[in-house]
Amino acid sequence: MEKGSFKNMKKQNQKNILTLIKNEKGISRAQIADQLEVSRATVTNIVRELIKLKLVRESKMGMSRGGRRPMLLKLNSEGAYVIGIEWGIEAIRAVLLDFEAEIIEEDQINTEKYTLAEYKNHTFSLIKKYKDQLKDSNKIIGIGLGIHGLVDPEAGKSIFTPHFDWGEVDIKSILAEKYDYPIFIDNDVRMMAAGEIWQDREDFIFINTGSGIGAALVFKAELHYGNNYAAGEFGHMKITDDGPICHCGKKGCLEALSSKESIIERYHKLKDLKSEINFDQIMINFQKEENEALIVINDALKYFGRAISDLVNILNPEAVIIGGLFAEYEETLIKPLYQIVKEESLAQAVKDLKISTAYYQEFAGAAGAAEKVLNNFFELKI
Amino acid sequence: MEKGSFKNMKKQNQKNILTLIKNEKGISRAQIADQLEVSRATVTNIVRELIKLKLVRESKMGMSRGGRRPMLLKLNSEGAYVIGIEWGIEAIRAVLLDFEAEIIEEDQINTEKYTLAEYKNHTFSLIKKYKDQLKDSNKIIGIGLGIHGLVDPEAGKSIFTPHFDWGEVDIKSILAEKYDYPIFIDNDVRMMAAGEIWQDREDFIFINTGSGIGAALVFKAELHYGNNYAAGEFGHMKITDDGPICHCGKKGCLEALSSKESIIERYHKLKDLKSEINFDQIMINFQKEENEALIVINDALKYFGRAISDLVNILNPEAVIIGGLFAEYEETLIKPLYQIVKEESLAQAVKDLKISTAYYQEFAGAAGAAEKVLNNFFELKI
DNA sequence: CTTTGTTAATTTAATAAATTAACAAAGAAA
DNA sequence: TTTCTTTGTTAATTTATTAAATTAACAAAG
Repeated sequence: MEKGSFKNMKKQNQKNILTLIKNEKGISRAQIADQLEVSRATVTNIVRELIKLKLVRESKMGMSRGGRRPMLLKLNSEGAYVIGIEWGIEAIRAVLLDFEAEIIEEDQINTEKYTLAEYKNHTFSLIKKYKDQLKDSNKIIGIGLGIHGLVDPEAGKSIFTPHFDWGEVDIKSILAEKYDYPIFIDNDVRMMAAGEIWQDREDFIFINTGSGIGAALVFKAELHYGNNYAAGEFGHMKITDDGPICHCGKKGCLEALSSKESIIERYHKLKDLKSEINFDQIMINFQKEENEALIVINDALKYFGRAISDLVNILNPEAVIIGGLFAEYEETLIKPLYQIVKEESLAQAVKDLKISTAYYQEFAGAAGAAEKVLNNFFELKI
Repeated sequence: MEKGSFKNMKKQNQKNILTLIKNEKGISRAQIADQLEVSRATVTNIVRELIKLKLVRESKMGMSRGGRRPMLLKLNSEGAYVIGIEWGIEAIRAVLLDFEAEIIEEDQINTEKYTLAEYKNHTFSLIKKYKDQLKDSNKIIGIGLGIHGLVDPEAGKSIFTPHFDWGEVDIKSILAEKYDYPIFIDNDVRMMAAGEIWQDREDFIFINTGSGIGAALVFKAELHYGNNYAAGEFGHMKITDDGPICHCGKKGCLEALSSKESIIERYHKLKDLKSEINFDQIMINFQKEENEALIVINDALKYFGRAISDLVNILNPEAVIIGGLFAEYEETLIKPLYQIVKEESLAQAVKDLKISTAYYQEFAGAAGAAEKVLNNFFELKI
């Protein structure tokens, strides 16, 4: 419930203008005024300020339509930078983005001891590297960090991380002690979804696949957190009456049916293998139409599709975006998945549904974390 | 994406002030200014206008806290009226509410032929009755109408109604031809949810139980419609691998397991009854702990609970509000249901969950439809 | 090369609606 | 009684908008 004030009135127009310049790469002041239905004078004034802040620049003349040629405006990519970090299960990934969200630098550091100290120190050195790299480190407008598990983004705390035994960690304070930038902490999947919001998507469910299966819900270009920041626990929907026992203690969870490990485990058992096998090999066999691979993958897809159908029936999203492991097999996995969802969902809810893969791959978490900072900046929440 | 303008700035403050007066029944101008962090002058000016519009009135002096006694402001219940209508499967229900959402008049007309003409004519006569009853029919600020099935609320059209074979009906136009009020058409369950929004709830799932099982989703005090207005099709989640075939053609749908008809049918079969039996009699037998009633009701609850758990895991709502049939049995059905949901959901998502019954009962749809109009009025969308 | 008509961007003046400041009204406390 | 508080109003000021006028820059047509 925003209040009406001069500050907010102007903020709203600043936000609208900046967002429009971001979306239409190359737009004139006159077009902005027409599209936003504000006067040209207002646009002139606000754009002047944005240029002074180095967030916007005049790029080139546009084509004349019978009069003075328009000056096209763009974001000034060198006007600001953001750092995005993902504390993954086996690696820390980090990116440095410019103000147009182009990746300037990306790094991956594989972790070994899985201690908080290790993650902290690697993070500090990555941030140092990026700061040193920029001529002017004051241009960094924020740091975003994603981590799996339950996160309280308002407090900036990681509450519970299934794969680390750290307990509750106040990550925001750890970073805020050393750095004077705005800091955003959130669940990794939500960060990935924030990345898709940056790509101009407004209404979708992002599903990250792999060892865990998690979702993030986006309505009206905003993340839906739920009452305890626990929304999106997609992996623990009960999909079938029995099935293997999930690590959460219950039976029939999606995660126990369609996660990477559960697929590998089932395949291993089915073929009574002695040695280890990885997912990619199973997929190769699947494409060769090997019997066991067909069974295991098709079952995993069937249950996954059923779970997505439930989501589609309930939420009727514009799109479902798949990230992580399955996204690497667009042709072989995502296409058949789409058919399953089509068949299992109600006609009205699935009518215009799009199922696509994520914009980024391995660096989806890190880039998304950075774009979360950008999203907030563009909402002028910084 | 609202634009910044003087009009919008003022609108925002009008909205905030009106809403505050609605929520705190009896509040002074000074308190409003403090709470909303706007100046007293602004409050004075806007309140003056609201009083002139007869939407607000000065009620009585409050207690002094060491100075001049405050003048307490309230909504002027006689300043405006709304009409709410539900086109139910066996009856039309209608209410006339005053500006404080008190029910002034309520009516139920049982329908017989289930033709559009019948519903239209009854509706016209009900509206006529309410208009005649008011001294000044200009004070009616809108009409809301709820109907089951798929509705396009923006167009004001009923797209598909499982229980009537009317095809697509442009209900808004039917009413707009005769009446010059703002008209709101929506799905019945969403209207019920709008009623709960009026009761100051902001984040919940409303589930209507009975012949069908439908849900409406409310986040941040706003209804979530989905991409094709199809969000909330809760009744067709696949809850179990087999089970009876649903009228939608699929197996294992919640509606085929826990709806009124499916419960009665199963009980009927189980006891091999010759004559008809109604739900209330089954519930009497359930409380007598009759074996068949226990089986049938407990199974229905089990599946219903499982479906709610899936919703809770995914959406982590603040509350689940049950309306319709099950809500009539708070002690015997809702309490055990809560236990099931507690057990089946993830700890974090269910931690603070409240399961409660709807504020209104038979007139939930009609009252909600009226309150949808009020909600929109308070958002100054009229 | 000139004229005419358009479109783009800026400047200036008018206006809407907020805030601040000053004060009257009304009661509490000393 | 006198002084202090709190409420609510009015007048003056400030902010940021829009409308209108102006300048800049070009296309089209002759």
